[in-house]
Amino acid sequence: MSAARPAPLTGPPVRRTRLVDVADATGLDVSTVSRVLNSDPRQTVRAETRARVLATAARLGYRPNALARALKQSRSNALALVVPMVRNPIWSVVERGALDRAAERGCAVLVVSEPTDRPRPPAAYQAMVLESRVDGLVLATTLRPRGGAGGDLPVPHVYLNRRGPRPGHDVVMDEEGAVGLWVQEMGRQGRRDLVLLDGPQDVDTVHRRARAAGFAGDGATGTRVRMVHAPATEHGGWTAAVRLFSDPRPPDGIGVGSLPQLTGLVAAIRSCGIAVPTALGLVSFDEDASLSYLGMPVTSVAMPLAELGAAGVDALLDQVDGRSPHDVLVAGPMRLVRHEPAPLPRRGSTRSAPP
Amino acid sequence: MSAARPAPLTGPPVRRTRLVDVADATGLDVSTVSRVLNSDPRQTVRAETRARVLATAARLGYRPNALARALKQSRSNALALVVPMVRNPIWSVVERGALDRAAERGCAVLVVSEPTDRPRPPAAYQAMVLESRVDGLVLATTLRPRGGAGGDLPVPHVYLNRRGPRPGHDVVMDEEGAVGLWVQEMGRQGRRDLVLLDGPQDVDTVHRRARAAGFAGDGATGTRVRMVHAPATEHGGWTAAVRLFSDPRPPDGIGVGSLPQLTGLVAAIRSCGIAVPTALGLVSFDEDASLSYLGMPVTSVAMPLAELGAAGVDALLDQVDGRSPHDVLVAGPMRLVRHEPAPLPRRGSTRSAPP
DNA sequence: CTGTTAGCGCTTTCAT
DNA sequence: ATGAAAGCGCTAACAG
Repeated sequence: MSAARPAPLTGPPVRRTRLVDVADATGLDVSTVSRVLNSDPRQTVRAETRARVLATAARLGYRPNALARALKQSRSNALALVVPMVRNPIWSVVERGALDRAAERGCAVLVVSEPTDRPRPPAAYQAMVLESRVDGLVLATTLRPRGGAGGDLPVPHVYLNRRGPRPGHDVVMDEEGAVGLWVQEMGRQGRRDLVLLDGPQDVDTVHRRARAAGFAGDGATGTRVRMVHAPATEHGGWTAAVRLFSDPRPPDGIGVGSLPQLTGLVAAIRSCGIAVPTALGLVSFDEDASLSYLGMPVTSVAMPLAELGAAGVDALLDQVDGRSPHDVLVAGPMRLVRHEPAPLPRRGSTRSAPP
Repeated sequence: MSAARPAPLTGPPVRRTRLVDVADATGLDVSTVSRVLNSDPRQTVRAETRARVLATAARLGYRPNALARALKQSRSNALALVVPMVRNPIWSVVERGALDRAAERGCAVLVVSEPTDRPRPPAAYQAMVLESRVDGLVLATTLRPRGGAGGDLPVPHVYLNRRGPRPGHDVVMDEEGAVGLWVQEMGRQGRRDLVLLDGPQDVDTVHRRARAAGFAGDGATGTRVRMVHAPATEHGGWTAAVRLFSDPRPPDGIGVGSLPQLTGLVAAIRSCGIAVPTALGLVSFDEDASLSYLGMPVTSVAMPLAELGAAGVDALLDQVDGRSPHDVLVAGPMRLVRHEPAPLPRRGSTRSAPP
């Protein structure tokens, strides 16, 4: 494992430069140095002094001690992002949106992954605020709250991609609009017998999509929408799909709530020999690059996931800054993305990809 | 968005209970309370006093201020985990292993996602330590370091799943062993013409697997192993595979370094009409539940990912505690997992799944 | 314009 | 067995 690599060379642990070190080196007082470094709005500092401080700080590689600053200011400039530990890759997009926005706003992020097999009540995370580790919570746990009682967090927080026990703290996307886009697309393709295959009812996004699906049927066009709930896993999707296809009257259009379910569904479609898109139209509510490699055309409703994460951070920091909490609907951009299977280059071999 | 939900009820921001509050409530001094709450090893506290403090602290819902404690002790009990922001779901397993172990050891984790499109040198993260936000760094960025120069971090750190510029800070898995398992499995199936399809050469794990593959050829059995590098994406896997299959002598066994590449490869296999497992054996170096739903049998080498994350945290905390750095090889458990396509229940419909 | 001063909440000698 | 006091590194009045 070594060979050409240089020797271990373990230097002494780094000596942190403090404000007082910069003060001593410049012959000024710490308060003056602090003023300069924080670019105090009412700058009453001589340009020459200013320059000297800046130069010295740079030379000594001074970095302010975030702990001391936070302690003094009663503000940690950090926030906790609680995300469910699921395999669905969409969360990484949300996370990225949140992390980027937080970084823009000078805020560190503590990511807390909640194991889905042992979910904890939101109140369990409020300790992080009480311990001053973070200024507030972005709660992206999936479960809908049981009752309204006990659910009030006395610390700054927002619920991300789900609604909390009371309004005023919800940052969600337009799931109803997404369902609308799906139904509309299916109608455009002349499909009338739709199924929305999604996760368990107690996941808030599912709940909202199911509700929208309930209203989406249309007597005039003869469109009907059935709801099928299954675990948000490959196996859940597979099982539900197999059952659907053994139905006397299988759907001619399916919307799928999560990528793992879609994987299972696609496997079932292949096993059952269903023709896509001839006999069945497929729409995923998660957009992902892998959709072009399923061997059959799939359309996705691309949701504004990164924007959701960013909006969550913004809404939370608003509360931390003392503004009163408010619900946020992350509306756009939301659009249909068509994924055709990649075509073989030039002369294909044995047989070509499905249309 | 409201309907049946209760009113907003925004309580006043929580008033944090401080040590002095507990002291006042008990009539004791803060130092005494501190001793009790930290269960000072040389307990010189009366049992009655002890009980009273504990009761009062519990009643007031006292939570120690992590900032103040960290400032005093010059130790934040937090660490940063720098992970590449890739879509490969294996990282979430590593992350979970790390988070769980850190929680066990009373340590908060700041997750920093590094965008792969703009990688930063490890030194960029050392600021988090210099600012006392964290005690050390777990660096899981994928790129191999350029030169040995400049790569020395004067702060506690480990490289996770990759080697750093010098030995002594590496926590890696047995990639050579994994390649060995693959070759061995292929041999058992009577396959002799193998290809290892993996990511770019400058990813350290890829580098090590490629090296192992180079030694894996065997004149005695007539086994040869070719190396194919491609971007670690669906498209990368697809393109490389299409090229392989148009070869006069395509391989009869393929190992794939990442899940996205496997997705592309499987699409190509289907498009080109290659028979699996008859004409081709497939092994993935990432284990995932979705492998059972590809419509063809795939074997995976299940790597000890959670253990890797945990070992990274342990190795880092060792350094933080002043022990001298050392390389860690996370050996096991590592095993082959066979994934057969799920069978249709009872009477299958039109046609059944591929063998 | 710059320095003095008083803490933020906690731990940790050192006294008593 | 408990209390007093110093101080971690920084910011923010208030003086000068």
